[in-house]
Amino acid sequence: MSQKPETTIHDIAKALNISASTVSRALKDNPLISEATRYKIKKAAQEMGYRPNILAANFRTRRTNTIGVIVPLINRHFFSAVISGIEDVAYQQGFAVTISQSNDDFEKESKIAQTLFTNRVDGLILSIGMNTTTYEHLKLFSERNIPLVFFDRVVDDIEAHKIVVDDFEGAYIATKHLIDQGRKRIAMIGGPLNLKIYQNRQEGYLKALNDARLPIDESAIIHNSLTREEGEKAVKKLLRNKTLPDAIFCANDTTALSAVITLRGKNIRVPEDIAIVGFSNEPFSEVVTPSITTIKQPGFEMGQKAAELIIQQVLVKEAPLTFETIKMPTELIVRESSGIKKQK
Amino acid sequence: MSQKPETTIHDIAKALNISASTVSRALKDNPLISEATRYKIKKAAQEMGYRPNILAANFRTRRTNTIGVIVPLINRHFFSAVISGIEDVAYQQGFAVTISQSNDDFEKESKIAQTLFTNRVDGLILSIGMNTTTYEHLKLFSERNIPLVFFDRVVDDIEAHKIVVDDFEGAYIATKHLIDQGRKRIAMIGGPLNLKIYQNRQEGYLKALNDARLPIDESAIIHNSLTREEGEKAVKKLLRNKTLPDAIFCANDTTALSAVITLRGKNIRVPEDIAIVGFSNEPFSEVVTPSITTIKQPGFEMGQKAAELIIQQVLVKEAPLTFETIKMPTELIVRESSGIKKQK
DNA sequence: CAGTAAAATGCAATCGATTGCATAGCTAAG
DNA sequence: CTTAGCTATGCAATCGATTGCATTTTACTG
Repeated sequence: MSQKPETTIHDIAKALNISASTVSRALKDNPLISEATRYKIKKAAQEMGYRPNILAANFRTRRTNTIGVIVPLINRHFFSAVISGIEDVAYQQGFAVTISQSNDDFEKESKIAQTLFTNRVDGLILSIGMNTTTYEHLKLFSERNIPLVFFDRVVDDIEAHKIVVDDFEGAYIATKHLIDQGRKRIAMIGGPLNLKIYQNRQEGYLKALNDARLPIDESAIIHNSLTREEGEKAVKKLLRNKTLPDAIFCANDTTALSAVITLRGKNIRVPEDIAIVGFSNEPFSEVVTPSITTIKQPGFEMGQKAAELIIQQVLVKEAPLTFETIKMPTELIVRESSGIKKQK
Repeated sequence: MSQKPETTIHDIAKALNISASTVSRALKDNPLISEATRYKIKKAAQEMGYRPNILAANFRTRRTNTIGVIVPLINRHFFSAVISGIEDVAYQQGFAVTISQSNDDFEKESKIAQTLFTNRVDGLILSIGMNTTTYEHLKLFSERNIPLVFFDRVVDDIEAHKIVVDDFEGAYIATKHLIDQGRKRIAMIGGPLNLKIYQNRQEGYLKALNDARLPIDESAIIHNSLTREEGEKAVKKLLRNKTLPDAIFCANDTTALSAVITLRGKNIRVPEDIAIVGFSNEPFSEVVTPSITTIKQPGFEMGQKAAELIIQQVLVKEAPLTFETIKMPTELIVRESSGIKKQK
């Protein structure tokens, strides 16, 4: 309960009979200060239990050494891997990280952006929500020159560094894998096309079909918000088509899981009757029966990269001349759900 | 690129020919200010694009309106549910939330605590790591009267509000459920006993056995860190015992999953030969085959409660006279992994 | 209308670190 | 022994909002 009064640089200055500016400089290893006094000051600071008042420093320097992160859901393995990557780099560089989740809700995303802005984060790393189609809330940042880095779900219209996985390629190899397994009627359950990543996944899918000279059946392509419920609806809809698919490429693992469970409920065998491929390598896809073939995304590395880019911008204080879009490689993980087709 | 100069309360004051203090008070709805001037001031602030400089306010008030949260892993459904609950309440009350994960690493936990302390969070909500046995890093907070709220993995020796689930009861009903299914040799895979929650779960387990007058077999009780790998080892060890268990109570779902998979690999039927019950209701336990019976913990509500308690303390600025330990109810979710025993 | 209480506003110090500029002390060249 | 030229240190303003106390204005009573 005893509130010890905090030691300030002025206390140290007084104790050593020098000026506060010298103390401040010494503690920050400013080369102007001689080795001797620096040592003296650091020792005194130590002894007096000095702790810098970050609030004062932040105020004075107009910086918070904090990076804001907005993700749709921290509860997704991919996103939490990215967050870990961000933290990894940020902590090493002395930055704190504030994480918030938008729950794919545009209102909440806006509010969070507001809050982070008001709290003066030095930079913002984000992956936009499924329903985000306007970007007013991000103008706050660009207007004030606060660096922005997008990852995964990026925005084309805003100039910023972007870190994405090669969704096109991922979808392509996933679909090609199904084709290689002898599948001919490959359906797709994709995400909303306002998000670039889902556009790219769709294009990868279409390209693979084209390259294999397989016909494209518009009725076998469904777009929704990729939840468990929507996934179930989509699968049921596909099953009502006149020609049944013999494989489904799902734009995320949640939907793939939905498909596996829904088909199981209908006694349709996976992969014998219908093969399934997902996207993202969520942990559950490994343990469900049948385990789900999927595309692995290097989340941790993406987070690291994002943190590096944003910190670089924060430190330079200048908008970079050119903005990069970094494409990270994907990897196909083959599991049970995409085995060879069998005739009944 | 244009860096508009920020409007300050002094600018507003000058524009309206009044004093900055009045402006400050008006903007904070201080009742000392008359309705008329308050309106005038707010209007001017709006028009001039005034945005409060939180850094200055924080500095002056020595508060950050930020709550720190440390969890072992954000990637666990339970923890991310808690976080969502915390955010829910905190945002409504105008607090920001800074989330960090310790990865169950004591060093990292310490460092994070340091960082949060240095960054002057107004309060700290945390669930300690598996290997945390000393609490020096938390003294920082108690010494300075910074409120602390523990949840789930709490520390007995520190006085603070604590939010836990009724682990004893949860384990009791889980074990009793197995007994009700006709199981007689119920093994347990528990967590490290330096954590109260695992003590309690063990006690619930033991009590249930006792109440049913079942013998307790020390060799059928294993403690480890509850990871996938450790779980596998533990199960294999149990299988080497002279008398095989006919059920395993696992202190978390990860271990239960491990058990299901390991047993499957050995062609031991779940639940026919060995029944499994987990703890926490992780999403995967619903989708794995067989789906896992488990204990549901009200994570979101726990988070809400934790946020309420911490904010209350932050606002009151006084250590409460008594500290509560709030026990949240658990719920048994019966799934396939704990069905009736069958003879071969 | 004086007088006093209450309401509204202003003054000015303050929080603690940072930093541009000034200056003291010292070295070494002339 | 000067003095230019460093190096090391100090001065003092500054960042913008908050707040205890003083002061002015308003409202009301007798």
